[in-house]
Amino acid sequence: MTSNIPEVVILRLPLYARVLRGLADRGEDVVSSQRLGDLLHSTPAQIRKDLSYFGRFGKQGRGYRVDHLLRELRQIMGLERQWSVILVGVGQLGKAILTYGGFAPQGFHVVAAFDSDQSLVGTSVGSLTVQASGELAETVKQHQPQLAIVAVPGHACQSVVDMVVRAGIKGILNYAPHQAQVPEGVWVRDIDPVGALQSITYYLKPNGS
Amino acid sequence: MTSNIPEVVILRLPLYARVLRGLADRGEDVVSSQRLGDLLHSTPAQIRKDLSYFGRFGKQGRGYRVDHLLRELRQIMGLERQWSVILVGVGQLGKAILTYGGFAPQGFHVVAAFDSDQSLVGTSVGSLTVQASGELAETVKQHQPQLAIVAVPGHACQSVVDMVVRAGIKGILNYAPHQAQVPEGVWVRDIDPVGALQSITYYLKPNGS
DNA sequence: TGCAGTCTGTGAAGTTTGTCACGAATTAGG
DNA sequence: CCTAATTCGTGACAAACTTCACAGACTGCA
Ligand SMILES: NC(=O)c1ccc[n+]([C@@H]2O[C@H](COP(=O)([O-])OP(=O)(O)OC[C@H]3O[C@@H](n4cnc5c(N)ncnc54)[C@H](O)[C@@H]3O)[C@@H](O)[C@H]2O)c1
Ligand SMILES: NC(=O)c1ccc[n+]([C@@H]2O[C@H](COP(=O)([O-])OP(=O)(O)OC[C@H]3O[C@@H](n4cnc5c(N)ncnc54)[C@H](O)[C@@H]3O)[C@@H](O)[C@H]2O)c1
Repeated sequence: MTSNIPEVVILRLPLYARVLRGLADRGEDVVSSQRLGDLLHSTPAQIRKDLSYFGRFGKQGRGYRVDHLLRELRQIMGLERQWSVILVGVGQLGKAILTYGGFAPQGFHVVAAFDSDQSLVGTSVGSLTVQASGELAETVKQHQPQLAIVAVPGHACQSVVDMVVRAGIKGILNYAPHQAQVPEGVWVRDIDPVGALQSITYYLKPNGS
Repeated sequence: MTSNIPEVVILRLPLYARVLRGLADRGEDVVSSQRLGDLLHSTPAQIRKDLSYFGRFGKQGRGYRVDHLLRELRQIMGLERQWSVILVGVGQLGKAILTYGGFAPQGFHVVAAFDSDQSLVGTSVGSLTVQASGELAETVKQHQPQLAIVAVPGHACQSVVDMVVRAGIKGILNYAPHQAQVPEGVWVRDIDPVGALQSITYYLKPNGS
């Protein structure tokens, strides 16, 4: 079954979920597509259309029940279960990721961390002990994590990606400034702050917008 | 002049530039749209069309001169000049950003860092001394930075964004998990690793793809 | 020089994505 | 109960984006 739901829609779902979480925190029960659109810099029609790919979650004349819609979205994104994540590259950024409290509440648990630097191996960061890259395959076999976060320098990115893919990982969050090549069936998302800034400066140039 | 170049195209330019940089590093002189397409998980036609929005940079029968195209792209994105950046929020992530060596080579210079935590103010991180948030407006007036990186907790994001916008900043790179509201003419790009993972898990669910 | 092979730039065609607008469900208030 | 005001879900339409396909430019070789 090759889904015909546009990928752009899938990319918006986490945003919807995040805003709904905010509304829930502020104790709001019900939200209209109009209101959501305002909060998301989107349009009511866009939001209703996106949601309609997955079912009918709202009520005419009223809107969407915040907690209900949030639960549905989490279900759709596969977040009703816990996901195990490994981290490769425990440098500055890797350490920030390991101590970051934002993953666990969403069901993402970093279960192991790897680095090729022998002086880091064996040290503790957060609640984990850094392991040698060589142990990766074995550890993956044990824990069966589904996701990997790659935070190594650009030149090491491809070999690390190859390694985690060989170990059976199917989803990769890549912080390195390198466009990794992966086989069919493996999903990669890149985090690229420099690129993000560069796409802003285009518009800030005197004759930009 | 309201440009009619699609924003998706602008978002791809940094990617093109990054891959070209890689090719230049490996000493490659010329590259075809075919080859670029392979490296970028894109198509030759897409790349030629994208570039054609800005001019004619290639040569039939040969391809694009790597260094020439890279220079042109940097020119287009407004990277022929230096950009000054301020950072707000010097926590775990903020510190990683301050010591990160990836911004400067692309022309982005972090010129000041701010935090509301008095115990951080006055301490040194990298080559900067952390300043109190209250000094932000004054410092912006002096240095005239064009960009801000926001790395504060989600609940503080909107007020920080309001503050930097009031100070005259027109481009914001936001790491906080919050969809900030900004006035017309201000550009925001969000970095959202959790959202990126969530959009992967959609496809990894048993019935995902 | 001529010819086969390569590769760009670009209109036109095709596909995907976003917006519109309206029927139907729901609510609130007389 | 009836009416006015909301707001969803959705097919039809429009806009945006991607792919196609080919003329024309360039290379290398005999
Ligand atoms: N620091 C930031 O704010 C930041 C922001 C965005 C992107 N990045 C990117 O994230 C990556 C990491 O950045 P950083 O600042 O943490 O760099 P860093 O040099 O501090 O850390 C990199 C770590 O990766 C390890 N490593 C290198 N090769 C490896 C391999 N083959 N296997 C396992 N581990 C290996 C190194 O030993 C080191 O500990 C870089 O690609 C950088 O461009 C960093
Ligand atoms: N650490 C990560 O790997 C990571 C990854 C992605 C996103 N984030 C996000 O980045 C942000 C920062 O993360 P962190 O791990 O560095 O958190 P942190 O708590 O270590 O740092 C936050 C800093 O912001 C400061 N701050 C709070 N309110 C402020 C205000 N009004 N003005 C100025 N400074 C203020 C705090 O004093 C603190 O120093 C968070 O929103 C987090 O969700 C972090």
